[in-house]
Order: sequence, then C-alpha cells, then structure tokens
Amino acid sequence: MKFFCNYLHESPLFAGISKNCIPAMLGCLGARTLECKKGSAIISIGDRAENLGVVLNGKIQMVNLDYYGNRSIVAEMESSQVFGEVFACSDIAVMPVDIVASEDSSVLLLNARRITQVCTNACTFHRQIIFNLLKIVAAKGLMFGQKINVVSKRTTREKLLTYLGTVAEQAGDDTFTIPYNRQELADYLEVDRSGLSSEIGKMCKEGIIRCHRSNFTLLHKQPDCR
Amino acid sequence: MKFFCNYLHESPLFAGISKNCIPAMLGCLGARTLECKKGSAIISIGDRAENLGVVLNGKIQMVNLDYYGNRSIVAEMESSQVFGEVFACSDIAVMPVDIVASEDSSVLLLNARRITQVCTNACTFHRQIIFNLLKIVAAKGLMFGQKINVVSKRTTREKLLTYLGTVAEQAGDDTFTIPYNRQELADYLEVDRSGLSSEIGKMCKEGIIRCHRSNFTLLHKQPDCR
DNA sequence: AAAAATATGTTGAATTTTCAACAAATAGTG
DNA sequence: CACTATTTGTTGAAAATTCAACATATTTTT
Repeated sequence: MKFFCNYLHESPLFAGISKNCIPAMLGCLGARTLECKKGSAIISIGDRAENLGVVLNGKIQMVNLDYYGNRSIVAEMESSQVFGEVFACSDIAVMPVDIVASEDSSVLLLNARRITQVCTNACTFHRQIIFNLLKIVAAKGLMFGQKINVVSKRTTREKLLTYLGTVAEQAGDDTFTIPYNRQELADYLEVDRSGLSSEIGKMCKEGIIRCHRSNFTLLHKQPDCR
Repeated sequence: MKFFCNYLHESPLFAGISKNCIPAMLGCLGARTLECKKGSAIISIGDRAENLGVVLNGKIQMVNLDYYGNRSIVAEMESSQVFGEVFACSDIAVMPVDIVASEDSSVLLLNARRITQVCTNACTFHRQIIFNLLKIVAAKGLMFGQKINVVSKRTTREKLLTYLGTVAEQAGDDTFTIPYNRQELADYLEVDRSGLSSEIGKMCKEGIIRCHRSNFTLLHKQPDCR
C-alpha cells in the first residue's frame, strides 16, 4: 500500500495532503487496491454506484452499453486520474457504465460515503479531500459544458470556431497551439476528419484563420462589442 | 429574509435541512438576497467565480458571449434552482458567462468558500449543505454526460435512438412519455425540428419505433446480449 | 539517408441535414 | 361550437456532412 503513495500524491484527489498522511487516510477511508488484468471489469453496469477510484498505473476505460447493446468508449483514464466520482457523488443507485482495464492496471477504490461523511476520529485532512472531490466533480462539469457548447453547433465551421475561440480566450492570445492532432480534434468536435481538414483549408483561404498543423491563429476578430 | 425560507426549503441545496435552521444557516453563510429587474445582470463575465445562487422567484438565464461577440443562452433556471455552483466550486478564477434576470426575479447569493470551509461554530447542518452541493454538482455532470452521449451521434436517427434508449432504461419500460414537445426535443438533440419530425415518421414506417406526440415505444430491441 | 509508418490534405459521390413554405392536427378560447 | 393559436407533419431544393480513395507531407525507424 505504502508503495502507491507517491502516485497518489500526484492525484487531484489527494492534492494538498502531505505524503506522510496518505497511508493513515487510506486506512480511515477503507481504501483498497485492485490489480486488474487487461480486459477485466473494475466496476460493472448494475453495481451500486458507491465507489470512486484512482488509477495507480495502467489505463482504464469507461464503456457505455446502450439500449440496443452497442458498446462505446466514453472516456479513458491514466495514472493519477480519478474515475467514477460523478456517479458515486450523485444519487443514482447503480452504475450506468462499465469501468474496465484496457491495460494491466492497478487502481485504488474508495467508498464515496466514507469520504463525504466525516469520520468519527475527524482526521485533519478529511475536509481537504472532500474539498478536492468537489473541485474534481465541478471541473468535469466545466469540461462537459464546454464540449456541449462546441458540439451543439450545427456545422463543422461553427464547431471549430467555437472550440478555437475558447482556447484563444484561455490562452489570452489569438495565436495558440491546441493539444490535439487532426484526428483527435475531429473526434472532439464529433465530425469527420477529412471533412474537417478540408473545412480548415477553406477557412484559411477565406482569411478567417491561419493554421499549420496544431497551431492556429484567429483572424477577423470583431472589435470588442461587449 | 425569513420570508424566503419556504422557497429555500424546496431547493436541493437545502434538502434535509429543517426550515427552522435555515435562517441561522443563512447568517452563518453570509447569504444575501438580490432583487433583480428583468434584464439586469446578477453575475457578469469577468467577476470572480466565487458565488453560487438560488433562484427565489422569477427566471434567470446563463448567457455565453463567445470570442466573436455572439451571445447565446446556455441555460435557464427557475424557482429553487441553483446556479453558478459549477464555476464557484471549480478552480477557475473568473466567470466565463453572464447570469442575467430574464424576468423580475429575486435570488439568494452565497459565497462558495463559506460553504466549503466549515465554519468556526461548526453548525450542525453545515455538513449536509456541503453534501448537497456535491450532489448538485455531480447531478449536473451526469446530465451533461448524457447529453454529450446523445449529441455526439452523427445522424438525427442515432441521436434520437440514443436519447430514447436512455429514457426507456430509466423508465424500465419500452413505452414511455418524454418531457418534451417536438421543438424542445429538437433543441435537446440539436437538430432541425422539421427534419426530426420527418425522421420520426420514417422510423415509424420502418417499424423501429411507435410514436404519438410525446409518447414513444421502442420496438426491435435486440435480444439481451450483455 | 532511405524506407516505413503516420498524419494531413484533397476530391467527388452518396447521404443527411437544414431551410422555407405550407398542410394537417390538436389545443385553447370566447 | 366555431374560431384562433399552437403544434406537428410534409415536401423539395440547397447546403453540409460523411465516406472512400488517394495524394502529399511529416515523423520515426532502421
């Protein structure tokens, strides 16, 4: 168990908690580690939605199984990332998705109730971990909100400009590099890659943007009309 | 202030907290009420993202202003609903959207820090409100996740079937009524209303679904292949 | 430096969506 | 019940997207 505390220290769930305290906390929270062979289930659809986890090493996937039985990968998580927290903190009874190991992995599993209900011995860092959990869940909401903003647009051009606009705002600069290649950008925008490439080509010709690979410049910004 | 406690009691933020305790809590949390004329700003883009609110009466909107200056309504909230909590609980510094009153409204504003940091006099219900806040933020994440699942699909048919599939699962029945009319459903799926109507018509002819107004039946379910 | 692998751009045909305009059905009102 | 307003369905043309197939560019490997 102690072996993992270095990883955990980097996880947002344990941010601001000193390495030394983590082992005691894990005991207090009833945490358990799980070694998962590639392909094995960590949490299954229908399980009670009460656990959240931290990836210690390896890689895991969130897999959705829809009404018609089609499986689709909803998200992937790697070392130090937290999973299952949105389900465990909401009041749904059972898991609507599978969590599976896509590589040989080890994960730390925690019961959400034990986190949200302050323990009897009121350990010092309990408040911090609740605070961290809230921040993680809120951050995910923010991310989702941004993505909805983007994919709600009807055309590839609008989707792209919406996405690039938020990146430009965050960068505080009209020229910036996005963290995606073309295929990844197309996946994020939920459009066809080749269609995206050709649309980018058009927009460059029209002088709306400049683009080389993952580096973009937004031109034609309206004079600030706020 | 006391006047509002009846409303607040119905808000998910104060769930499980007895009416009598709410006035004391509001004091402890430094809550303040705001009377907002239609069209006036409650929280503005660029304000520090530290407040969350509860609509006491009236109606408010979350309005996004994109890079190019286009305004769009992202969400609407009515009595007893909570707003701003995702921003205030994440660690972004400033508000990326405006919150405005779309009708004459009154709202309760609370500082998120005062909620997340247990107060010195450790009032009994403080833990409950943190727990409620976590649940609210998580529920919003769930909602967003479901919507992303839906609007990520490329065709109107897939979007509709994805949405109907989740409703059928939640209803536990292949026949169910959705809480939207055609226009609202089209808005949720982010597609053209008339196109949606005609697609529904086709799907009925093909025997995939049955539909009358907001009442749907899913046919052709695959034998359970889990 | 050449070869192989990967990423990006380009094109045209088929499919799908949007858009506008209107028809039909339903709900609401006096 | 008749009238009006609202919602839903239908249609065809225009616009946009997907898809497949291939060309070009860039990166990685040997």
